[in-house]
Amino acid sequence: MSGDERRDQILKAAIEVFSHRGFKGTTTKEIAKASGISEAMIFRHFENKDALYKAIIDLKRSSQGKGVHVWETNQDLIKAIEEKNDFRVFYEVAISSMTKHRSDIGFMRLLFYSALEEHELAEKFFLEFIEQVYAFFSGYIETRQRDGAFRDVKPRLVVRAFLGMLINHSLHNILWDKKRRLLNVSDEEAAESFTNILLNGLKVRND
Amino acid sequence: MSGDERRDQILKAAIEVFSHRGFKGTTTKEIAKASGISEAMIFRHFENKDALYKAIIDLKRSSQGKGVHVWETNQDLIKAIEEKNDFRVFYEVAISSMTKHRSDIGFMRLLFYSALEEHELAEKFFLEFIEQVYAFFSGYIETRQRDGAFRDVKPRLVVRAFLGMLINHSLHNILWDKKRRLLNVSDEEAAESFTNILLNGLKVRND
DNA sequence: GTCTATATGACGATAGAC
DNA sequence: GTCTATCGTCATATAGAC
Repeated sequence: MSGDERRDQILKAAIEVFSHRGFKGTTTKEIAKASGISEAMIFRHFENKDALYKAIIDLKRSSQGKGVHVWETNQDLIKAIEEKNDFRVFYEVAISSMTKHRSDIGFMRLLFYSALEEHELAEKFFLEFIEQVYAFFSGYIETRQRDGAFRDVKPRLVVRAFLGMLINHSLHNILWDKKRRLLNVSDEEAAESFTNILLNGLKVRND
Repeated sequence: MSGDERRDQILKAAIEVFSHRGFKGTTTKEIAKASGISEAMIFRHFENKDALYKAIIDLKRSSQGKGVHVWETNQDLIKAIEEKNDFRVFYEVAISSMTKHRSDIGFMRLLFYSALEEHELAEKFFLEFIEQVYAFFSGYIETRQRDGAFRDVKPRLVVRAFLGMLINHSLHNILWDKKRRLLNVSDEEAAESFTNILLNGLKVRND
């Protein structure tokens, strides 16, 4: 196998192991086993364990680098923003977020670990990414507030509230309640409810 | 120092270290240093590292065992429930939750670690606790739905939405955004906004 | 109850053969 | 490019003196 192929293979296996055991909890032996090669091979491709970890972050950073955020690629969402279809805007963000979390559980776990372990690089990656989400989302909310369509609440507090619903839901599904004992609903149902709650609230009104 | 005193001292120091480095990342040497004693002393009080970790969970389980939930001790909340003062009910839960998270960051981190590390005991502890929160909260929501005051949404989805706002907010403050770069608000302001969003939503209506 | 010293094994990383 | 063998270090846990 060529150098680059092997490198990718190691990275892929490493994500899996790091995501389950954290940085310190992961041994190079385990990564070697998961990659189907000897331990020595890992140190031929990466200077040390830390460099391997950093390579994972770099890989993710470049593979989802600038210009590929949901609101730049999801056509339904772009259209919804233009049309100021509030339900559609929030619903699409919710579904995209849940789908992404579900399809990359390994990296999600790795990011959570990195936050706890206070791994500098991953922390930076996360803040950079989430800052862009806050900027995009609060921008839309401000626009709708100027339109007189949304109440006068601090936009970033609204973003925190909505993303909280989404992240918490994914955390339950990935981490805390994998068996869905507390609540068992489809992504679609959750996304729809969260959006309705955010936009219309819980109280019955005369409208 | 007596046996029990020393035991408590070790436990307290261990929470601190485990919460920052996780189970595997923590060395008994570190715990010994944080306790101001020799490593050997730890193994005189606890059979092994795992038993020490379990003792922490047991300590927390007994110190906040049945009968001391917010809705059983917070007089403002109890009164609000009786009076069906919705704003007050949600606001009190929000404030209590944030205050608790803020005052026990160490244990919050430890619980989060334990979920990632899939530590059986801590996982069970968390699910038991959160199940009671879901049961209490969805009960109140159902009552208000029967009153015709709340919309017809799955109560547990509402609980997930609201707790999501709270947990996510605490996670940012504890883990992801300690410098408050994304958003810097007081607990009171956050609790008020989250409650208003949940109850009234974001859209402007004629009322 | 407390310590120093140490046994035993695991872990990260390297050397060197093929 | 790949492996086996191994080195030095650190981690858990124990022995035994005071």
